Amino acid sequence: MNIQELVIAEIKKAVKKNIDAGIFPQAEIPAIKLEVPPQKEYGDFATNIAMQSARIFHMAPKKIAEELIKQMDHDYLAKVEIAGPGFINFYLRSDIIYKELADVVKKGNHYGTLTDNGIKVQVEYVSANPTGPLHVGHGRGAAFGSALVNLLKAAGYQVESEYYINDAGKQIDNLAASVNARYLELLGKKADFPENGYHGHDIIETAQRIIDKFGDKYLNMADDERISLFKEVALKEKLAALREDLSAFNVHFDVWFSERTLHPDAVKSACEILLKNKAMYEKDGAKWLRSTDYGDDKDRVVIRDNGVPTYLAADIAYHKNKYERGFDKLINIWGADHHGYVCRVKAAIDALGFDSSKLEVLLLQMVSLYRNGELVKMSKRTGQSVTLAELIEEVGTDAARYFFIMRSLDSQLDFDLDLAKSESNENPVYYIQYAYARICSIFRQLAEAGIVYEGPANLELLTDETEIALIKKILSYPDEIRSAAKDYAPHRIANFVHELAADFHSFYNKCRIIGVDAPLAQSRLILCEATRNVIHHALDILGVSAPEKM
RNA sequence: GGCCCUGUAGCUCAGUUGGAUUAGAGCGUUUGACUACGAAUCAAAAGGUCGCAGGUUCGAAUCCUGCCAGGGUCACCA
Repeated sequence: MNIQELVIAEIKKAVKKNIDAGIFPQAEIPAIKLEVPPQKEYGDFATNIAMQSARIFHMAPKKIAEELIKQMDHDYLAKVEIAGPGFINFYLRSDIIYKELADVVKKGNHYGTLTDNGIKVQVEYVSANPTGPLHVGHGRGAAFGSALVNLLKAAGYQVESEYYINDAGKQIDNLAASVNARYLELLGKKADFPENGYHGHDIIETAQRIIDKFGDKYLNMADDERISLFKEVALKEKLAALREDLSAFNVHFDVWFSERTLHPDAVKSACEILLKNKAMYEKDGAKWLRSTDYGDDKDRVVIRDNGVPTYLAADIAYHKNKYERGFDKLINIWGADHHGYVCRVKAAIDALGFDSSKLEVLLLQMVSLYRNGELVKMSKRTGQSVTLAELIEEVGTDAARYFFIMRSLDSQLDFDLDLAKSESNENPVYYIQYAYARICSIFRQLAEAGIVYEGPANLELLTDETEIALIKKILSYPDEIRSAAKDYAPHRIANFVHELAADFHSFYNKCRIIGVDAPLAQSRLILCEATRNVIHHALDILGVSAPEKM
């Protein structure tokens, strides 16, 4: 139990004692939360519980606060006082933070990783169609998703990441037809390019590679036979390219789930359940999901009048499969352009008899690229868009990931390419990495000079305001992990580690490490060590590298 | 028109679910700091009617209602 938990337990006890003594009326109070006050004069942490329960108890907040403090055992604190309209401020004994700092260093690179909470979560993200290269929008999903997976793991969840491969259906047929058309064109034949075909240059490259390898071997084959052969070739190639792009972007999946495995059995059995539950009906030769029963604008076709299942059919079967795997929580990360889709999928889940509230769909807003202050135009239709691979090439994985993650999902993201690739003080990524490299440099110099500090450190020598601020920042890290994970908000870790780096730079500029008295130097080195571990831990969550030299 | 997201400093954005006479970062602007551990740094200044108008209460950038502006989306496409 850490000190905050102890205080909360004490407050709860005090509430109960007051109720038993008849001072407070019999009533439930809201959950007790501790927060860090905006100014250090208001203590190390504080609670507003007296104000929150004022309405419930029909008592003045200050009176409630007084009675609470009377019943609390707080010898382990330096001071407890009532302030403002009814805040209770707690002041730590100065030696507490030093003890906690010593614990931080003892935990080494595990500090920030919380104990297993037994909750099984699946995160499905990217899941882009394997019909072409990933573009920057996918990049945001990939960076966010992988950071979320890392964050949840750090917070003690059991996490499995998954990529859903849309390797069945019309878009794959289009892919095959597009490759076929390019193949014929390259061999000097006339070919009608499919109406909804993929115009990207990568399709031509795929066709060219086939020719490089096999020449005109397939030219005299029947069209449909050739197309179905090219389908497999193209799919394999696109998937390999996806994996490669993602891997270069520090994104890895535990499971690659193929849509094909759902056809036809899983789709059929899901439909049977829906029919049995009267959530599906036939009209105009098609089978419809009664999604309006669950708040959708209209019912949705699951099986077309020609008997071919829609995309929704596969998705229903897919989510059924996910639920059957026994996760406590399912997270889908989708582009905001799919938001209308959420309702019908949840409708299907409920209609199948599962609990749709277990599914959390996180929608990410659009990404716009800016170069020289101007919007970089993108068009998916003509294949003229900036790919993820090009972005990585231009600004690097670290900067790209950090820029994608540092904003909340709900905000449309303006990605400033010039800022991301500037190797200067303008760039927040380098600011953080620089702090890390600086610390490494200190230890490197000590090692080179053969300096060893002996004897136990006296951390109470760390009394400068920059030292205290840095220590407190480090100590707040586990709470930051906990709350960011609870809210699926990895961008808070990005902000946190930037603030941590700032606290370190301030400390570094004010306090010398090498060259001061040995006990003080040793204490400061321990502070450096703790800072280094936390920066590394946080950057690992973001999927950004921690270079020892820059 | 329905639904979703956004509107906070010149620009890009935080603001941990309603808290503290002073709403925070970064960039940009201005002024200082390297004969000592990495100046990719630090210290400080200027910069705000939190889109507008009501409402809820001890207390609102945060919750409710109505407007205004920008973006997204409304398929037997995926």
